[in-house]
Amino acid sequence: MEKGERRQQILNVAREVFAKRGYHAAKIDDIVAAAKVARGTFYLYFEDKRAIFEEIVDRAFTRLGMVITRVDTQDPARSVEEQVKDNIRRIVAVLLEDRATTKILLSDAVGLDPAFDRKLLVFYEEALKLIEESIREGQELGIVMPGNARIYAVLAMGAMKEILYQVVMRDLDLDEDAIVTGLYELFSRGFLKLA
Amino acid sequence: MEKGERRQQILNVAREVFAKRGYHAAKIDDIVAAAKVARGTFYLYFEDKRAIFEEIVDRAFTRLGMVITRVDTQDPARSVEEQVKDNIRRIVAVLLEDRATTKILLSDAVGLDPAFDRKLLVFYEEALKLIEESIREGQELGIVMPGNARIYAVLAMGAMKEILYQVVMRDLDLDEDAIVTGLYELFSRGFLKLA
DNA sequence: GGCAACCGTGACGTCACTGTCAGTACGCGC
DNA sequence: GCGCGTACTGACAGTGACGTCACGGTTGCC
Repeated sequence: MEKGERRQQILNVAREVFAKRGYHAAKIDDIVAAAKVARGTFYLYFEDKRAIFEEIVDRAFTRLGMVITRVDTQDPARSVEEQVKDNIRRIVAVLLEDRATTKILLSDAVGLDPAFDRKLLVFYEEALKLIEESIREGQELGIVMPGNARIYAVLAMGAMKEILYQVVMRDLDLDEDAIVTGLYELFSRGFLKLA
Repeated sequence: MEKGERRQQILNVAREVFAKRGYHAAKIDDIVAAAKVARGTFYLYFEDKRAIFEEIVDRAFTRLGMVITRVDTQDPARSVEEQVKDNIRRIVAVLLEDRATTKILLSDAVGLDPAFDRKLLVFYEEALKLIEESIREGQELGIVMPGNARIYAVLAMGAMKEILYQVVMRDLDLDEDAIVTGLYELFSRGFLKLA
């Protein structure tokens, strides 16, 4: 097998193994067994377990980062509502498309160790900044309620993370549209009719 | 030192050590060093690392479970709005009161291994059921928007988890009232003014 | 056929952490 | 001051996963 191909193959099976067992319970032996290669081969392509895990997470974050776009309130062609919905739709689609990786992001990568926690927080911080800025801009334009933009951003992200976490961990077969609709409804009108 | 006292002391320092280092990076030696006892002493009181960690998590879940109450839509003395707000307030208060434990719940206990994941999901399922039932009841009474109650419940819980996760992980000094208000606003009217 | 480049192998030494257990220290009743 | 119970100690052997490395097989070129 060619070099790049083998590397990709190991990466793919590692993703499955990590998703199935969790980071610590996944042994190098599990990965090489699943990939049908010898122990030594693994070390030809990756520094160690941590390195391959980081690569999986980094790739996932990169893919995710590419589908999150800034909301342009001036765009005459696309309403803000549509842009918000599209963002939600794209993020949900990417994460549901590859559930093994999503489980790794939302479960296995969490609380791994202080160094990895920092990595996660850096990514979430970038996402939060984007959301927060959009909210601030919207508040100035009067299309977003006044209130703590930072907190709104965190709550919105948390709602997204949790629904995807539940779907992936419980292996639910929730309709993608229902998820997107639910999120948009929550953001745009809440669910309580109380004051 | 008396038996119960020593046990509690080890439990307390273990909580700190787990919160600081994460489950796997926390070694028994770290715990006994922090508790200023010998290695053997630890094993007089706890089966192993897993057992003491589970006890910390179980206690936290029990405490949390005690502050979550059903919303009684018939209660003439307490409006639904007030009851919802009080629930949010109590949950936030309990989790911010002991940040080490909250970090353990929201970060270290996540993705530990499949067995522990199940334990977490069971607890969250109970909480979700309670929220979901309340939402359904509210929908029948017309005080909650129509829509997928299960999804609303998950989103609401996710928003709460995330804001507390961010506060604890980044050691933010966010105002407790701002958090409670933000959550209630999100639930009751969203933040977008769009359709 | 010989040789070189390449990819892959798996047995092996190492190491960090674990849980145990024979032994110490101390207090208390008699 | 002896005997006994209780709490604690820490050196030790066991374990399981890790990363290495000397070697084996295959392909293709001269």
